[in-house]
Amino acid sequence: MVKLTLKDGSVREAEQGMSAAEIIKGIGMGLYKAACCVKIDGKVCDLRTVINNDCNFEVMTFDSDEGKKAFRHTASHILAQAVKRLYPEAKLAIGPAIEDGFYYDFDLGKSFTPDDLAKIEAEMKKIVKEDIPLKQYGLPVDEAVAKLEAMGEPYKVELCKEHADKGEDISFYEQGDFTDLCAGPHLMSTGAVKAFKLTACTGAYWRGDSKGKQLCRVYGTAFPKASEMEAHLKALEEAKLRDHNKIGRELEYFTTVDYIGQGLPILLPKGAKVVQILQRWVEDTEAKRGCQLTKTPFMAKRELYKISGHWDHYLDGMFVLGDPNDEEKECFALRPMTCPFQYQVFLNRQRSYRDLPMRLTETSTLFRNEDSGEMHGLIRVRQFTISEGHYILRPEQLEEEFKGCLELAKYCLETVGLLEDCTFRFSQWDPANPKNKYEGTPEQWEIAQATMKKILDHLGIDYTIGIDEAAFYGPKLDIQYKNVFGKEDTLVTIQIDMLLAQRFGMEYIDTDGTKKNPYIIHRTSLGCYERTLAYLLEKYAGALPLWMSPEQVRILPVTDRAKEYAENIKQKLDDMDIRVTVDNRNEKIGYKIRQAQLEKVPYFFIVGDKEVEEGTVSLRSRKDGDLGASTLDAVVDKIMKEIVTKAK
RNA sequence: GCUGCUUUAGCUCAGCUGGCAGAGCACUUCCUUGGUAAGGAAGAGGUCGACAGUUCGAAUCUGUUAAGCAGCUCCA
Repeated sequence: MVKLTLKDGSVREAEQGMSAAEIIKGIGMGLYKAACCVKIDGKVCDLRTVINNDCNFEVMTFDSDEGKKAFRHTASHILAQAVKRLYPEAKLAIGPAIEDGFYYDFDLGKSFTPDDLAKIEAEMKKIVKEDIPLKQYGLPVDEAVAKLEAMGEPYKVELCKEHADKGEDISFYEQGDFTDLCAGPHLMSTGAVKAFKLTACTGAYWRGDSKGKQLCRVYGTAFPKASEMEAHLKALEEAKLRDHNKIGRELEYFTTVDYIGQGLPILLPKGAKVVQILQRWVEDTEAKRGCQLTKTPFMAKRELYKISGHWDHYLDGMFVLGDPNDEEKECFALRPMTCPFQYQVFLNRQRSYRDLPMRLTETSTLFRNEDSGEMHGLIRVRQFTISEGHYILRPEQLEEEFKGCLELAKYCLETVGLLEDCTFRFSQWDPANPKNKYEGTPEQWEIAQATMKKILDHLGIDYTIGIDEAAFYGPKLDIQYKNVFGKEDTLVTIQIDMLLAQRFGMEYIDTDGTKKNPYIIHRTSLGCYERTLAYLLEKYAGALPLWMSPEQVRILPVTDRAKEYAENIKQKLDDMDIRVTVDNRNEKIGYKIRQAQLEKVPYFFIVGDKEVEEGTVSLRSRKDGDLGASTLDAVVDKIMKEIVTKAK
C-alpha cells in the first residue's frame, strides 16, 4: 500500500501500482469526472500515471490552470483528429493549450475557410460523442521516428529528433484512428469536452520563423459546460465594445486617412486635448523630481546613428531621407529614439561627478517604420510621442535612480488608473545572441542583469523573465499592458545601459580626478501618449476620469431664456480652468442629455427658468444621473475637488 | 512582410444567380421653447476605396493596388 496525502491534508491509502485515475475513482465518481490531471509531489502528471510510492496527491480539475491546460490540450487533439478525418493530406505541426483556449497548426497547402471550420466543428462534435478513450505509450526514439515517418508527418519527425539526445522514450497519445506525438497530460476520453468552439483561422509560421513555412492555424476554446463557454464568449464580445480603435473613432478622439498613411493617426481635438493634459502633467511631475527638459531635433545625419549603433541594428526600421548607400552625399534619418540626441546635452561641456545624476527628459516624437501588418489603432503607430528620459549616472547611483524611475512610472500609471492591470517583465538578452542583436561582452551583460535583478528583488517586484527581449545595449524592466483582445504591449520601460556612454565618448571626472564612463538609464514615465490614450479609452470604455476629460462640463439650457445664464456660468468655469461648453442648440432637453450622455461628458448642468430664478444649477453626472439642484458654488466645489484629487 | 477576412452616403449597414443606388442615425432648412436618454416636416448628400480586365452591360466576376480588422513574425 502507498500513502497519498491529499490537498486537504488527509491521508488516503491505495494499492501500489494503481493509476491516478483509478485512485480518483475510488475517492468519488464526481471528482473523477471533473479531474483533468493530477499533481504528484507538486509535479503535473497525467491521470494515467501509476503510483508506486507515498506522495502528495492533488487532483486538478478545470478550475485550475493545470486542469484547463490538459482539458484544452485534449480539445486540440480532437481538432487535429477531425482535420485528419476530413483532410487526410494535412500534416500536423503543433497544437498546445493557450490562455483561454487552444490551437493547432496544420500544413495543407491552403487555408481553411469559415465553411471549413464549420465542417471541422461538426466532425469534432462526432468525436466527442464517440467518447473515444485516450491511450498513452512510449517508444524509443528510433522507433518513434520510424513510426512518424510512416505516418507521413515530417513536422513531428523534426520535433521527435530534437528529443533524441534526452535519452527518454518518446510519448504518444492515441485516440481511435488518431495518434499524436505528445507529452500530455490529457483527459481520459474525448467525451469530457462538452463545449467547444473554433474561433479563428490564421496563418502562423512553423517554429515562429518568418523565413520558414507558413502553416494554417486554427484557434478554438473549450469548456466542460456550454454555459461557461457562452459566458466566456459573451465576455469577449463585451470586451471588444471597449476597443479603443472603435470607440476612439466613434467618440472622435482620433481618425486615420488612407492617403496620409498607415500608422499615422490624426488626433482630433478631444484626443489632442487629452494628450496635452497628460504631457503637461508628466512634464511638471518630472520637473518636481529633478528632471531637466530638453528639446532636440527630429532628425539627424546618418553619422549620429552610426555612432549609436542604430544604423547597423535598425536601418530597416528608420525613415531615411536620402540614399543610405551613397556615402558621398548627406543622408538624414528621422529619429527612432532620443538617446543619442540627449547625450549631446551631457557632452556639451566637460562633466564632473558633481553633475550626476543628470536626469534629462523630453516629450519626444519618434518615427519608426513598422512593417505594414503591425499597425493597430493608437497602440502601434509609425509616429508617436513618448515621455522619454535618460538619466546619466555614476555607477553607485544606479540602484537609487532606478528605484526613482520605477516609482515615477508607478505613480504615473497609478494616477491614470492603469497600474492595477500592468505586469512587469524583466527583459534579458539571449546569450546565444541568435541574430547578432546584442552588443557588449557577456561580462557586461552579466553585470547589468545581475544589478537589475538585485534592484528588482530588493524592491519586491513581481516579474516574469523575457529571454531575448532586451534592448541591444542592455536589459529592460518592461511594464506590460494588455488590450481588449488580450494582446500585450510595452507601456513603460526602464533600461540599464552600460555600453552606449563609451561609444559616444561620454565621460565625467570622478572624485579621484580620473575620467570615467557613466551608466545610463533609459526610461519612460508614462510611455507613449498615443498608446496610453488607447489603453485609457479601453480601460474606461471612453468615459475618461474627470481630470483628463477633454470636456469636463456641458451646460444645457432648457430654453433660450436660459442662454444668457448659461453663458455667465460658462465664463465663471472658464476662469477656473474647467473645460466647459454650452449646448445652445434648439433641441429638447431630453435630446441634449441623451447626446451628452452618449458622448460620455462627465457632468452636465441643466439650467432652465427655475435655475435662473433661484440662481442654481441642476447637476447631472454621466455615472449617477440626476443629482438635483444646488448653488453654483457647491457644484463647482465638488467638481474642483474631483479634478484636484485626480479621482478615477 | 506573411495568412485570412473586409471596404457601398459623415456613421452603422441592406443591396439574391451581373440589368436605373437603398434604409436608419447624423447633417441643412422650417415649425416647435420643450425639465433629466431621441418632438415634427422638408431637403441635401454616393465615380459602390483606387486602377486595369472580362462583358452588350460590373457595386456584383477576375487581376493589381491602397486602407481597415484578426493572427503570425517583428518591435531601438
